[in-house]
Amino acid sequence: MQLDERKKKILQAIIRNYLETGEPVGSRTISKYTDLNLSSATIRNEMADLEELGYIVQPHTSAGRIPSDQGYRLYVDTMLEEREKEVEEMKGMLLEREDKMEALLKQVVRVLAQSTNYATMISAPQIQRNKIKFIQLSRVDMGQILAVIVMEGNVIKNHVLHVPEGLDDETLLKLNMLLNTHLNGLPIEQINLGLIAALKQQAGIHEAIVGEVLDAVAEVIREADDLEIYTSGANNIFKYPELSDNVKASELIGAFEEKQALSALVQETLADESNTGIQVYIGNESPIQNMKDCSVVTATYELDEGMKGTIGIIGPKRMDYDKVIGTLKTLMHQLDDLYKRK
Amino acid sequence: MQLDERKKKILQAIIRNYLETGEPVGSRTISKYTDLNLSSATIRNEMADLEELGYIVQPHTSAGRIPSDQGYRLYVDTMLEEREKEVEEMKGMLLEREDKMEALLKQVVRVLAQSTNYATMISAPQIQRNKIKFIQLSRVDMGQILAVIVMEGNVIKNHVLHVPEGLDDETLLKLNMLLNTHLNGLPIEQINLGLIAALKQQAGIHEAIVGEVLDAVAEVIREADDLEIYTSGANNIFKYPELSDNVKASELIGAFEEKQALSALVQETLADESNTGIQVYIGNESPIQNMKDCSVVTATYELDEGMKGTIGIIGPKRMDYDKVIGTLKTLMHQLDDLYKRK
DNA sequence: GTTAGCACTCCTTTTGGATGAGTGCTAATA
DNA sequence: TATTAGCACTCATCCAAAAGGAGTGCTAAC
Repeated sequence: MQLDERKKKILQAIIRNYLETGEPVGSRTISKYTDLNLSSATIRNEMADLEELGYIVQPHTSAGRIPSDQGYRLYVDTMLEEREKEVEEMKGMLLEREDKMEALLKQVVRVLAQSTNYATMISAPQIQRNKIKFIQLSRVDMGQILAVIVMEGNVIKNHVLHVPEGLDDETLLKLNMLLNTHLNGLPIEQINLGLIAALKQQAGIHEAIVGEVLDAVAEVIREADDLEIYTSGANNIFKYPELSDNVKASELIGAFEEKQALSALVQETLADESNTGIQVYIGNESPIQNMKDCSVVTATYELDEGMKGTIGIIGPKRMDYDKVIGTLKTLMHQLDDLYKRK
Repeated sequence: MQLDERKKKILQAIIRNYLETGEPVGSRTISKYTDLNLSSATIRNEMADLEELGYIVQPHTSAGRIPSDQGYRLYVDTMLEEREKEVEEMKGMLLEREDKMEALLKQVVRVLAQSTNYATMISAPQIQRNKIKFIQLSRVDMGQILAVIVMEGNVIKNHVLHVPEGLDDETLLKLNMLLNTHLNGLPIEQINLGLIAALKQQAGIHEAIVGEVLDAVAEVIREADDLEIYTSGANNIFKYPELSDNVKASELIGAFEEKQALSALVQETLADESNTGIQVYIGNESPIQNMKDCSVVTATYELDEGMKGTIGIIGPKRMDYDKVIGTLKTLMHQLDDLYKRK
């Protein structure tokens, strides 16, 4: 037995209906609300087939059917026609371009949550920071100097050093020269023990300062790993009864608050270099165990300079995939525009 | 009628018992588990009085009694003996001093949530930033220069300026001189239109750069207003049935995610310059409407340099006030120690 | 191949009684 | 006068049984 056109249509009708109501859908409903002109009995036969094929399941005997993960998958993969509906209000809200990246991301994720009624997340773009552009030491006051480290991609790190013994301007200048002549433009892999030792030796009694600056550099690299994630609309899950029993809600909220858990999602999404940049994880497909009762739709966005980040929408399996994917696509375009205009 | 010693004891017993069980407590329970040696009938009479006085309420006829907000209030105000139990595990976890403020705060709030089983929040200390310490412009590459602004309290702001036409070293030096001679040590209130105009005039064709730098200064001030807040353990509320019905949970989670809502709490706490630095808001006393079914315990912490922030613990009204307040006190001491050692 | 009809399943809701915790009141007691 | 025992009463909770209803599978007829 295989999936003919009529079965597909029926499956699609079942899923559509279930997306709306969240209730198991029975044969009579399908018979009435499709243009197939088939009796409920025929639908029942077909539904039995669809169940055997694994696309739908019965929560219990004498209940209607609901889509299985496999059913959703087929729906998402093959039945989704393009949808380019403009998301006008979002356009409006994003229009005034925020200057700061953080504020922009927070705004995006909040608008997205509001307009979809699902929980949303966004990861800050991961920025290349493999080379040191330059380092500058400046006096803040007696006993304190400020080290500014600029990495590739204009990632900037400030670090205040305490110099109990004080430091005259000439020495400061010399240290600046020393650091910059050796480190400017240097990929961080090339900062090895030998180089560090050499620098420290040349710094003489101020080797501690050199050490601290290098530590700060190391920290920039470390920070690149644990990426910033913003979330919004976590409490939207309460709008879907199938997600809001105590146990599930607690797990989901926990995952959202402990943002580190979400990074698995980001990794997974960035790793997969597929087609449209939009991926759909249904139920157990999700990289995050706590979301096994949800569906997760992710998209990769890319600002200029090769900065990539991930947007995620988390909702019930009966998510309105059509709308979510449409919204994400529109959003991608707008982010593009926003940054092109910079 | 007034609150005599025996009534107080009975009230205390009722509250203690309710804190443990979360169930309404009846006269027989009190009669059995106190050393008053009174029959349940007598207790009933007393309870009727206590109810009339407003310290306890009956969820419905023929149910036991639970403390009213007023009852909790009395309990917290007068019955709480000091408790200095060491919170050993917290000490251990905080011991390795984190260098970065943000990481420290996140760790504190997480440990607190874990050890209390309530939801917790912490606000980053508000730092004095009224004077400019110094400003430095450095070349990043052709067409880009970096402005570093250091404010009082070592608050540092980086800002990258795009200079399409390029800029030679000499001009850069001159601009640096110009900015620093006029702005170093200047309280921001004194940066007025006249000064700005004068600076711009002296900068000549580079007045745009001066303008941008001043904008960046303005932004530092603005940032001081919307304070950073970290939260943890929001999903702990699911441990208390009286808070975890859909509506309440959703509201609470929302407040926690939309951290801006929590700032009301911070303002309120910092404003009140009372005794111990620890405040307890019960039910409707809370500054945040969404928390009207909770109790909120806040504490003000103060690191050196007059940096103040707020810690908050949000739980059910039947919170273990004793333990929470003890824990907060211990934590205050530890934060103190941690920063003294710096 | 499609459909009408029917028996059957099983979830959900309703109902009503039993249970029990707890109260308020009254009368007896110390 | 304060305390207590006793009793009628209330009301949430539990349980089982019944009713209702949505939906199915199967069979026989078209």
